[in-house]
Amino acid sequence: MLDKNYDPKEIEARRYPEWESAGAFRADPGSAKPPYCIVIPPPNVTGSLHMGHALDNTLQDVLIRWRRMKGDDALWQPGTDHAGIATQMVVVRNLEQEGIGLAVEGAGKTDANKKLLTREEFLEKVWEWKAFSGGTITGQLRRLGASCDWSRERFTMDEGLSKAVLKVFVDLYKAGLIYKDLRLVNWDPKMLTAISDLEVESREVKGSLWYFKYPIEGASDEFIVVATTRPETMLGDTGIAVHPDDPKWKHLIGKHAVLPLVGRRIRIVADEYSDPEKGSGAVKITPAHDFNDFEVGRRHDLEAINIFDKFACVNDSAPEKYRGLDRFDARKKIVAEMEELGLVEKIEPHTHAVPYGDRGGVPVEPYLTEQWYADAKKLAQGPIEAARDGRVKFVPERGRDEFFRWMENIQPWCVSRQLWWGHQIPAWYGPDKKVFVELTEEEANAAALKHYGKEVALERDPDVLDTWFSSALWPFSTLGWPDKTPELAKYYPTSVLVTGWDILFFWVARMMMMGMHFVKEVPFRTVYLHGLVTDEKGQKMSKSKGNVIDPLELIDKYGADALRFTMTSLAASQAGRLRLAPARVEGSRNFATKLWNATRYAEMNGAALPKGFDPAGAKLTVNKWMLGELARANATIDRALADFRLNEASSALYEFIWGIVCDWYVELTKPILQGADGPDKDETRAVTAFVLRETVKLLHPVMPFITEELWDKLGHRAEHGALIGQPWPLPAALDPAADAEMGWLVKLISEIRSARAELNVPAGAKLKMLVVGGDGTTAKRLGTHRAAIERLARIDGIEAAPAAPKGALQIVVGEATYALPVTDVIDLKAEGARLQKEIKKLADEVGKIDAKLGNAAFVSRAPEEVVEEQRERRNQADQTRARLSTALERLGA
RNA sequence: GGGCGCGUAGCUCAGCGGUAGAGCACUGUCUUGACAUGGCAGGGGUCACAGGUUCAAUCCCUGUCGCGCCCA
Repeated sequence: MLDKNYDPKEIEARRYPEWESAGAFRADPGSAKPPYCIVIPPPNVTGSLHMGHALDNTLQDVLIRWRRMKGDDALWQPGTDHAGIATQMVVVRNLEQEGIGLAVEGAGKTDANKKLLTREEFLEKVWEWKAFSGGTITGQLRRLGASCDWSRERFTMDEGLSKAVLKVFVDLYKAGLIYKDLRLVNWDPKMLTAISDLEVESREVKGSLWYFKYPIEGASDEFIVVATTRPETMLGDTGIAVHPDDPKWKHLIGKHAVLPLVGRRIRIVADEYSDPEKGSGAVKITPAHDFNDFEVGRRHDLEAINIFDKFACVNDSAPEKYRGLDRFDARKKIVAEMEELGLVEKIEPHTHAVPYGDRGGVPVEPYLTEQWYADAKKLAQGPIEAARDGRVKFVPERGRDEFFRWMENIQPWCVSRQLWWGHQIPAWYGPDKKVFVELTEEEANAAALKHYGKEVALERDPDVLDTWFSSALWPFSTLGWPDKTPELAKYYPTSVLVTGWDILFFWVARMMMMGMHFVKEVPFRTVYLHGLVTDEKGQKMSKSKGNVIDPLELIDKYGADALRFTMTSLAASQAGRLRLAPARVEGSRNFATKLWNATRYAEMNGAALPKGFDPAGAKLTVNKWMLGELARANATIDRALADFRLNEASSALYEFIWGIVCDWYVELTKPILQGADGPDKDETRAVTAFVLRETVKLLHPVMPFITEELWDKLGHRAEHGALIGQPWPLPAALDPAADAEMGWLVKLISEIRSARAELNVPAGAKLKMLVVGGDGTTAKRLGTHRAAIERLARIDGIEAAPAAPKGALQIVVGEATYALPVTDVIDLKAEGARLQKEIKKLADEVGKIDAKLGNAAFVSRAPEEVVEEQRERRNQADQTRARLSTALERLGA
């Protein structure tokens, strides 16, 4: 006998290891089953599970478990990401607590006695950290119920994947698709590395717009006014741009200004980049520290003077008094000095977007350095075509437009990072800086020998690759590429990629590039994109806001199934954010309890499946109807999952299990199960058991734990093995006659209940029911369902009568009127009002439909079925209205 | 500035050409031999606003206003 309450904790802890050790998550490339593969978006190896993971992985697991049951050879490829910058940051922070730093340039500046780690020593520490915390996230995914094939777990820095990374780099280099270039990058002065455009987030900052007067050369009292949000960059100004048609400044084009504080002579150029409407209309040009200025500078051959070092402190290119100042201190000093010189025209408050490094959290500095770039434009061509011709689909479809928008305007991808943790770039430099890009040091040496004609000492490039570089290979590197493995042959292209909108560009786009280039095929057939989980107010969850909801806490409190069900229900939202109200998780937990208790009820009533039971042979209407509803639910759920409408699947499950099985089927069949033994009871016990058995299958992808447990408790495990490996139920045929009859029954019972409640008839009072005007079909139905009606509507005795007695409660269903005489006098006024309300509602409906049908355009233009349906509805409503009117008259009689 | 999404019950959200729905909250009632993490019944909505298309618009189109995201 089942306990009264479902205890997720105990069951989850037991079931998961059972599945895993039985190999239930294992894919089998040797099997003849069709492949279905999802590669997990690899979480940071040292991270922990947050709500976004809970959502993303629930959706993946629902799909994987469903396809596994549908008969596919399902592979959910798991693994973790080394997360270069994020992990390095964490380890550095940990080391700082112990007073240890990194032996990088400038590290001893503040504390000469600080212990400094070499690159090798530091990497050892990172690997230690990985070993220590690396199992956290995968353990948490297990708690969620994720059915990944853990026997195939990979890590972006394991041997095989590192091999793939090197090969990709070398091949792309040799194909001219990776190159070294000197250009502006987004420099993070805190992390001391270049970062890609995508790692920059702009924040609205309240700052100022300074209007500086630059004297015109040879005209002591003439000035050109430039407006800037970054006064400190003036140390690097090498020009001024004005719009060619700007009447205010046009006359100065070609002349020179003298840069205050520095004394440099700078040219005034005409360029459409400057907007006469903005600021002063003249723009100071700092090619080395602004992306737009860089372009302007290139157009007009202006010098790019780098005025900062890598810490964003002023360097030796600036006048001595500014050297060594931090960029913000330099700003203060420069503004103060300009003011002293009377060269500040005005200062306006100004809100503008400032680029911040998403990891370091400080403003990034456009910085002129040599970095490695991938030719994203060329690599994007294959993906663009694949998205255009439908080889890859997006759900929702607008993902495709977003994808194009990005891919068609793509910039060179800066792939080098000045970090230690990551894949070190396989490039070696000779004494003359000649670069040799090879898979190994030996090959580089060989190439150098060939080039120089003698052995020379090579120095390896210290930089590592952007983390997203290895992530971009994930769909094929995890399957064994560059080796020709059976996995690669069978599972690539993978079936679907499930991820958030936020990494469409970071990751999805780059996987497309690398997959198309190296495997000549899309990495996945469908990209299923979902929103960002926020708190219930729509605020992004963050530690600083203190509004973080921990999925593990929800699992502890309500169970993994409840969290999963909630996540699945949330998945639909077309909005970019999914607001999570914790009350929903509680509701999902209640749903689990409901199913648990329905099963408990079935068990108590001897529900069992006889050997060789054939549901098609059911004879009782209620059972035929129930089986039809099961088939309907199956079809709805199956269709919804196939179309990635996971929320529809979960609401169909909820409605079916709670609304149909528990609210109606169980209640309607109680008189049978609790009545005398016989064929009806046997059949109902069998159908109850059958429906529950199929139900746990349908629910399993969303709520795997409770369903596996119930499957076992219902006794199916002994015979068929674990639920996770069961085939998905085949849909059965519907029985329209049973449907109609049960529809009538449900309506009758509901109407009686409603009338009783409105008239305040005590819930315990049993009333006699007199049937007036029922035809043969109704009489037959009443006979069939007498016990159910008596029980559910609290009726004691059903009889035919020529007319309703005085002072009875009356309802109309179909062609019959049902009178319920109340022992005590009922409140005639209240009953009259109730009937009048019903009559009015129906009369209004009839009126509305009449107006429609009276409209010649409607009758002639609307489809015939629609018109017919309206007529039908009108007549039904009108007949019921007429009967209720009669009932109202009798009431007063 | 450009692009996109969202404004539906008190709250969180489905629905997206022809009867406005769910969960939570709320009201009344019921310890009925599965379940009070429950049953039964009920109240609550000019589907943001204004035009347009259509026989018919919450749904399609245009604009306005609010909110959010992405890209500059």
